[in-house]
Amino acid sequence: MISPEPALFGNALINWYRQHKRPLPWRETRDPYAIWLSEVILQQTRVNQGLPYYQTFLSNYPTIKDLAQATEDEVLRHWQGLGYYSRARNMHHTAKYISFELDGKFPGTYAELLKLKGIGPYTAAAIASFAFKEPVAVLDGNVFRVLARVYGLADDISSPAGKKAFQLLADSLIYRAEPDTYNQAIMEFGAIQCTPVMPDCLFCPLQQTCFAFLNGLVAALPHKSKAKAGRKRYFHYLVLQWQDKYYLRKRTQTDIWQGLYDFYLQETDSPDLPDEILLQELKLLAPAETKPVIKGVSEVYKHVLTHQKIYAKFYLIGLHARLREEVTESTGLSLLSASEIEQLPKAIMIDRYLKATVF
DNA sequence: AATACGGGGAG
DNA sequence: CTCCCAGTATT
Repeated sequence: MISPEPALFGNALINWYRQHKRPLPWRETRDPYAIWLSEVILQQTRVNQGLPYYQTFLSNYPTIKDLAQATEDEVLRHWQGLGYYSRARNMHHTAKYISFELDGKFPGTYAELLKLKGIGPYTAAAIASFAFKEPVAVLDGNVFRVLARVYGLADDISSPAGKKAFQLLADSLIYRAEPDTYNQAIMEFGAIQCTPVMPDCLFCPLQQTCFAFLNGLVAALPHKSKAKAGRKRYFHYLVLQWQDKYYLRKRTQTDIWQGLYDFYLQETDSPDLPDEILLQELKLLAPAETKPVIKGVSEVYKHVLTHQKIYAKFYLIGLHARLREEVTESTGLSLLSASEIEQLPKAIMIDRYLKATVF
């Protein structure tokens, strides 16, 4: 028999939860759309970071149909700064799918939810249990940690095999009488009590049944293999300016910031862009009649992502005439005013540059 | 089974 | 600096 016993474990968590839970808006609703939104926002994102986005998003799109009818640019603009932008694109896609293909009927079971784009095992279990009280166990970063410590499960949580072992344990522990409260409780417990560093073991209700505490392994669990270091990338942005307008383009390739807007980009393997490359690019882009003038080069903007470090320089280029149509056609560049640019979704680094230099 | 995908906050 | 966060999709 596993220890602590499932019923005891669930009771302890729920009891703790009733006393310590934070007041969070998505806990006050049974609307699957609102719950879905909160869960997607909270993927790999701390509550404090996601909270304002939840409020703004919900007031802009009160129902799933409002979201379905919005443009992708507008949806991404509201997501700007949250990161992992495929979450917003997938959510928009699925909102349209539910609204127009499923006639607005929100799927009501774990199995059906799991089929939707952007909804994986965690989010399917969260929506199914919170909105529909289906007894399915959520498994997120908090749950991994709590289970690893309390039950002494040493499998690597970053490997698929390890995840499977944890899912098996989590499923065996689901509190069937109140799966929604139980799921909330175990995650909240991980977020507040059983934290990654400096967990509050001294005042923990599970102290005397916790494997990690009893064996001095709290800091060692959960076991997680280290992610490999990211690569460095060097971006050279040609910020083409004509009068008070700028040329931007939408990032459509499979890369970072897909769906967001930035400038004409030249990427190199080393920090510097050789002058002859710059001049050659400029010649192709902005022929002589546009009289391109390099008005300034920015400092190096450093931007850190999970798997890469971006080092970006912005070359502000003044033009005396607009680009040729064949150039804008082939590059995807559009000439936009400041107020139009403001409305577009952009990566934080681009926004930083615009605010510091151009606007 | 590995890797890519953001950005921010804590220690 | 390092860690990691209410994960998912793609390769």
